[in-house]
Amino acid sequence: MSALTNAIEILRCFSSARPDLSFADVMALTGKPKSSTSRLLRSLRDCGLLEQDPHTRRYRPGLLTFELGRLHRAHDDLISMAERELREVCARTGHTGYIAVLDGYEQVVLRIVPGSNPLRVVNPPGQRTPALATSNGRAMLARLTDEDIRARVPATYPKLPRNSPQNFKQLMARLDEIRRTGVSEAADESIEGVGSQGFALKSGETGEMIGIAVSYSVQATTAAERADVRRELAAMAAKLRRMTGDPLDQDTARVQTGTR
Amino acid sequence: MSALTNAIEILRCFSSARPDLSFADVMALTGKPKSSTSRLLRSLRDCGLLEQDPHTRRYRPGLLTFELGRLHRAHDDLISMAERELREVCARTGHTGYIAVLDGYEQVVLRIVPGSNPLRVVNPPGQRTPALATSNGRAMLARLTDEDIRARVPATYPKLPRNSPQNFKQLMARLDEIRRTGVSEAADESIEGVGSQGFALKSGETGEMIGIAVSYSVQATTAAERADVRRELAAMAAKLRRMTGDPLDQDTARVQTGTR
DNA sequence: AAGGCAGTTCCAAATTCCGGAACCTTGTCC
DNA sequence: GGACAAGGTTCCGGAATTTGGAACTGCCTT
Repeated sequence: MSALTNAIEILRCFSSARPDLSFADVMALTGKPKSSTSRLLRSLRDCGLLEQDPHTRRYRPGLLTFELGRLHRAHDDLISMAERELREVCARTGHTGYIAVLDGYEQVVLRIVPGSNPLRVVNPPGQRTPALATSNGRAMLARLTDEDIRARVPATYPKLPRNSPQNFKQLMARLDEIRRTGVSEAADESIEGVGSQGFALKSGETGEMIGIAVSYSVQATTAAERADVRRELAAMAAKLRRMTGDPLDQDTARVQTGTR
Repeated sequence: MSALTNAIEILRCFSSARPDLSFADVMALTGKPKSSTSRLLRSLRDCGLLEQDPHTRRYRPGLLTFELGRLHRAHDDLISMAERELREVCARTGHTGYIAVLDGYEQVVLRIVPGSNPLRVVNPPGQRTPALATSNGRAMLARLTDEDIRARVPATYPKLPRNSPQNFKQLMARLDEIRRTGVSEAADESIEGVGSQGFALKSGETGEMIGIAVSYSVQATTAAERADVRRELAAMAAKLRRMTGDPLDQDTARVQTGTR
């Protein structure tokens, strides 16, 4: 096992759950003897990969990781990062993927990932739709405060497709459901026979939010397939949220009663 | 020279000016033989510290640096406290705020608070600049001992913008002025037409130091506005120093003649 | 076909790393 | 104050990794 491998093993001990570690923590987590841990921690600290709190003596990722991390992100902004993940999911499931942003009470499609299944693409990039009537649109709305939502929805509630929420109360009920379950689903709304599932992704850095959805024909898919999509989306959401530092928990905590 | 040292040497080749590097770039920058470079790059890639673009084959900082970078001082009291205050000042004045730390004779931007005034942000987080040429950088240096400063500044004094101190003596004169007046100001240094005012904040608990600055367009602000910024900053500094137990007086008391 | 570019693999010598044990430091308890 | 424990560092010989020159492999270009 090389010195670099050991160094990485230490670095990988840090996580959002454990953003800083004591000497003893590192020893316990890596299972290495004291002398090795001591030497390695010192090296990592000296080279800037770790920092040590002068008071508590605990270690945390260093300035160098911060600088390098910023450079990594430069190549991978929120949208292209999400698009890459979405492509994989669409390739696996055969369905069509969407990435959109919120603008007022509408959403605008930014990217589309055509699936292999024969389903005509009806929402090209630039397409504007009421966010109230799509899975990812509602997922984005669900992350706003109730106050903010009220301000966005027009005074006279818009006329929406049959299966969409028909008034403000119905809308809030659906958003609460999304907040509770973390799942946003749509079927037979904007387009007859088309369903979708989506979620909202927010960058911890810039605060920008995008909505990601996978869309399919309701008739041509089985319940099992749709459950599979749900699993795929959940995994993608988890991965992307880790990558972008999505501040998911702080968002709605104070506003809603349920915990999410 | 240890394997880790060599690895770090490679990682330090990356910067905002050079966010990705080819094999040849790394070889040229480190001066190491081909075989060593090849082995090391592969190790770094395999462990996640670097990524390789599958198409161009160029290297860039990897996902691991991104994840660790997010953890860097993620819940640092000093910084988040300062950021909160800075946000208020920036909201009131409309100017852009920066929080940075000192690393050698350079500073690294940690946080930025965009102002409402139209001034393009040219120093994103992670940006590295000579601390000698910024208001908050010099404010931080001013709180070190003369001995420490001398050790940090390179033997051959770096070439700095026109309005920055051009040699060690000029630098010390400016630092003494900061120590005397408690005010650090910059104008037309790193960026033409941009001025800033800053101060250094030190935690009495951990001893860590950060530099806080407010930046504005020199042309688009009046002297009165800048005086207002000075008052805002003085108030913020006083408040933060009380909150963090900044041991301001002990710092330089022994070193300098004036009391501040 | 030859040549240059980009990078990998091989190998023996040399350096570094590993980990047990002894040794410091600091804070704590009686 | 003295003893003790926890937390951490230093030492050292044997073991393992690293090193860099040279040869090798693809892959373009001329």
